[in-house]
Amino acid sequence: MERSTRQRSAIEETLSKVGQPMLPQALLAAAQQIVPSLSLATVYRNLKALEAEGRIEVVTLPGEPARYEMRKHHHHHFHCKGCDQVIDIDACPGNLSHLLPRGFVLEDHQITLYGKCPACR
Amino acid sequence: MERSTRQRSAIEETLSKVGQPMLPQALLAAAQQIVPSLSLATVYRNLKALEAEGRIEVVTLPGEPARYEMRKHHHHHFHCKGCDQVIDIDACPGNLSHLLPRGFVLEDHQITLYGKCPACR
DNA sequence: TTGTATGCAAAGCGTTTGCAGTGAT
DNA sequence: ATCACTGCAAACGCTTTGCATACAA
Repeated sequence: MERSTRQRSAIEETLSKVGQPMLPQALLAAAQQIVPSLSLATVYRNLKALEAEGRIEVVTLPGEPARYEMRKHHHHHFHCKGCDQVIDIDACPGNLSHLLPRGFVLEDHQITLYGKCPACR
Repeated sequence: MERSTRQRSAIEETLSKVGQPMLPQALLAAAQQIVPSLSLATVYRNLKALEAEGRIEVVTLPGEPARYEMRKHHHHHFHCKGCDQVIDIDACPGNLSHLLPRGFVLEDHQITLYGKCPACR
């Protein structure tokens, strides 16, 4: 990605505004309010490029397609089993390297919490 | 699943013997050494049934298809960035409910550690 | 003007499903 | 003898890709 296009701006702007992990389909629908001609293929191409640039992050939940969000500080996710929404969790238990057997090097970790959000309880 | 078939036994036996999260394709190949006629559709159907019965567990890694393993005690996973292997981690930081904002109910959690295994360092 | 990025449609890939036939009970 | 399970192939949903066109530089 070397050129700045209306499509790409719309995608980034939408991701920033929503501030939550989005499915490509939902991102398409939202960004089409800015650029109606936007296509799903372009969404995927830009997501891939933005990810390669490290500007966005992929959030993967078991049994669901990947979601995308703008990269922020280190954080984790909560997945509501009721409404299927994914919410950012700005907390972290800290260094987990003590969980690893000797000889393994920890470089990163990902935590997903599951349960019910206030609305779904 | 109400009947015990050669196919299902082969699938369970293979999963037990390997003791690591397996891809459906790899499971098919391995289980075909016991029942050569085994088909991929049957592998998927049995994985789904075994999961519904709680006898196996799904391990999902970003960008990769789901892997399956026999259910053991509660544990987590380490994913080596070098060889792409997934290793079970028999440790757990414990209760993480303090990470959640008020009003949320924690029901489960999943931790994936990333890094290098001894062989890949 | 140049060539990257887009839109469309077709192709890919992993997974699911309809259907007729097989085999466990 | 039943009818759940299997194998096959078609269908599915998400993602990627080929190609001609549009548009940023």
